[in-house]
Amino acid sequence: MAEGDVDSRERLIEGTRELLWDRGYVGTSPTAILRRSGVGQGSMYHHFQGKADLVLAAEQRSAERMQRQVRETFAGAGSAYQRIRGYLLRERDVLRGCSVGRLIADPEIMADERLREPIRETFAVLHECLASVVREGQAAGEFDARLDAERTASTLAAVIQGGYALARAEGSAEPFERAIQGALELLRLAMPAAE
Amino acid sequence: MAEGDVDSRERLIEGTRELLWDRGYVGTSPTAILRRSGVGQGSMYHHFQGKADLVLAAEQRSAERMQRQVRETFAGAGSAYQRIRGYLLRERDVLRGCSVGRLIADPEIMADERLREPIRETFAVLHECLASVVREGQAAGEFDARLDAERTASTLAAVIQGGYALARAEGSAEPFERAIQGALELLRLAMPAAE
DNA sequence: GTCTATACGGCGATAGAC
DNA sequence: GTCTATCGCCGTATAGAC
Repeated sequence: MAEGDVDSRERLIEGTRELLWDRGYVGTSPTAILRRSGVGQGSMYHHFQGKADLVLAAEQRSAERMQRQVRETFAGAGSAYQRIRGYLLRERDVLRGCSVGRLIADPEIMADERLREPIRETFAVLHECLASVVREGQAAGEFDARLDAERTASTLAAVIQGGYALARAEGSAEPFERAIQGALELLRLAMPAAE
Repeated sequence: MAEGDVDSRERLIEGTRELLWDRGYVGTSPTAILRRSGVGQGSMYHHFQGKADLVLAAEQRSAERMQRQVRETFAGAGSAYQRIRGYLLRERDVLRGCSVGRLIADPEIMADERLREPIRETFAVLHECLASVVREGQAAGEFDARLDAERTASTLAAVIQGGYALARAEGSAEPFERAIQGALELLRLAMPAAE
């Protein structure tokens, strides 16, 4: 690849990423991508085979970024509860929602195995990180041993994704914050030593 | 209105409802609506001003239906926990998701105050029902008094909406079931008498 | 009320010059 | 590598007959 390549390719991917995040697959047109990326049509069809191909690259970029963020958060220091709390309270653009989660509403993405894969993988990573930290917390006597780590992990991941939905429905970040705080309260009540 | 009216209008609304549910606003075209409803273009523009108008009617139908279901569930008999459990475990087409929640991903709907209103209202009703039943449960000594009912309600609503997302990401209902079961486990651990 | 015909714009892609 | 020109199709809406 020569010099100019990287710039155009890169800008196309980032532009697509943004548009997908806000408008999903069907709502994102090649024309809009070109406008936002500031490149011409020729560039796009040189670097990518078509819309689906470019979207896949953009998805992989979002997936990669979210997976890195997740792993970093859970690899950090602190008790199990502190790490969970850290992830739940991480700074977020609540009304915009999750750049990866947004995509699973789209039927065109759901219908294509390849386009669904980065999303599936990302949530698998999140689930594994959450389940691990819950198990650690149980081993350390921090969480009630009766909790099922897999289930708790799914609950926590769902609270985040669902929190975005509630926030958008109300046009305010408050429902999201309430959902997160509520989950943390429930979790604290499942900590035997915490009283 | 004369005889035939009701049928055409009705079929248009139901057809639109189904398509919105599966494909959202941008993914739903008038042409597709006509095909699914089995009525002609003339009918559609006779009964409705255009796409947005028809979509609004379909949204109101979905909203009304979900609100009724919610109120019925929470008006039923049983302890607070039992009613929450009943709602969370209600039969659902998990991979299809929520007919109302699906819409809040769509930027065109978010941008239009009128199109957003039925969604906002529906989640407000759900939230109020959930918060009420949590408060009742606390008054009855069923749930830990330290829980914040508003937060807990948001958490529970989020688990459902987010559960759909996780399920679709994995292409299986299991993550949804886990998330729901996990929420119920956490709730049970917040029941002092329940040991 | 419902139909068919028609309009205009934008989508997604291709062609071929430079 | 990137550009402009062009394509065929469909989305959304209107017109006007019946």
